[in-house]
Amino acid sequence: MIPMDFVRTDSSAEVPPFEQVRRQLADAIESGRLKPRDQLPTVRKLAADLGLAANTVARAYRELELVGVIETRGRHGSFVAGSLSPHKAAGARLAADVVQRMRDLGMGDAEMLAILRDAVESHSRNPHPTPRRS
Amino acid sequence: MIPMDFVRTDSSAEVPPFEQVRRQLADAIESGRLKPRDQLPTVRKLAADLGLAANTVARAYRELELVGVIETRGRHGSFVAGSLSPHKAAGARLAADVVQRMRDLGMGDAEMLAILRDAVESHSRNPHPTPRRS
DNA sequence: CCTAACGATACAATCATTGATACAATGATT
DNA sequence: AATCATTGTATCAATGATTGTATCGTTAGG
Repeated sequence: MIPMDFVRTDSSAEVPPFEQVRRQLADAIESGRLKPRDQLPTVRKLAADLGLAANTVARAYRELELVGVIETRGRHGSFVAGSLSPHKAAGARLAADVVQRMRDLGMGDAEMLAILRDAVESHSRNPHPTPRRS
Repeated sequence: MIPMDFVRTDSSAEVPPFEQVRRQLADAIESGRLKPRDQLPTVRKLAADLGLAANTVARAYRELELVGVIETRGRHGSFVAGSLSPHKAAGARLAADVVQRMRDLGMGDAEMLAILRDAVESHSRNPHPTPRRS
């Protein structure tokens, strides 16, 4: 989850808090500080961080979604809309590649996922267990 | 039968019980606490010992088997696998490789997993080499 | 007053996990 | 051979958690 350390609200300001949140998020997305597919914190979490009610953040989200700047995918949360950033696109290509090859090996989805998850886990446990990559 | 005295579940923990079991077994195997050809308790027995449903332990076993860490020999029970089958080993290499590269891109574990999961899903939706099941 | 915004609460939808039950497979036993 | 027992597996409803949303009373400013 991306820290929303750039979102601040000032209750004594001219514009109301929900508008402050909306604007700062919009700016962050516009400026690239937040990239497409990035996941936003839940309305409750961001609200808690800012000392606001969930409803206030929710309104900011809703307005952003109406404009199409963010997307809400039900249970899964809210995400920055748009196409993938080059960064993630590169990752996605790598991922698609390995999935293709594993599928060529005759693996099913569940098997792939299990192996991939295991790889991620063990890789983070010890930094270079299989560094042999010519 | 080897006593699974090192497996404990905490229903109030972050990760769900089946994942706790899976992880503890995986750790025990990786650390040598459990050795190849060691027989695991039946899903029902371990479940009873832990106060869980058989299904919960079964899920842990199933995921471990997908990765190739354990083997189930039908009627005889489940055993710690020796070396990975060439099939699984190939998959593991591919997986370790892609994880390495994605990590080189500066990705965190959570981001990797999300992208990989997405790749598996979207790949299975597309009309790529569909598993010929004639 | 009246309007806009807030905050607490309740809500509908969705999803993962669990646990009960039934099942297929397979080896043992009679 | 026939039967039984025991393995892991599949299915499915119930539960609980968590998402954004809607409602409603309260409050501050004009």
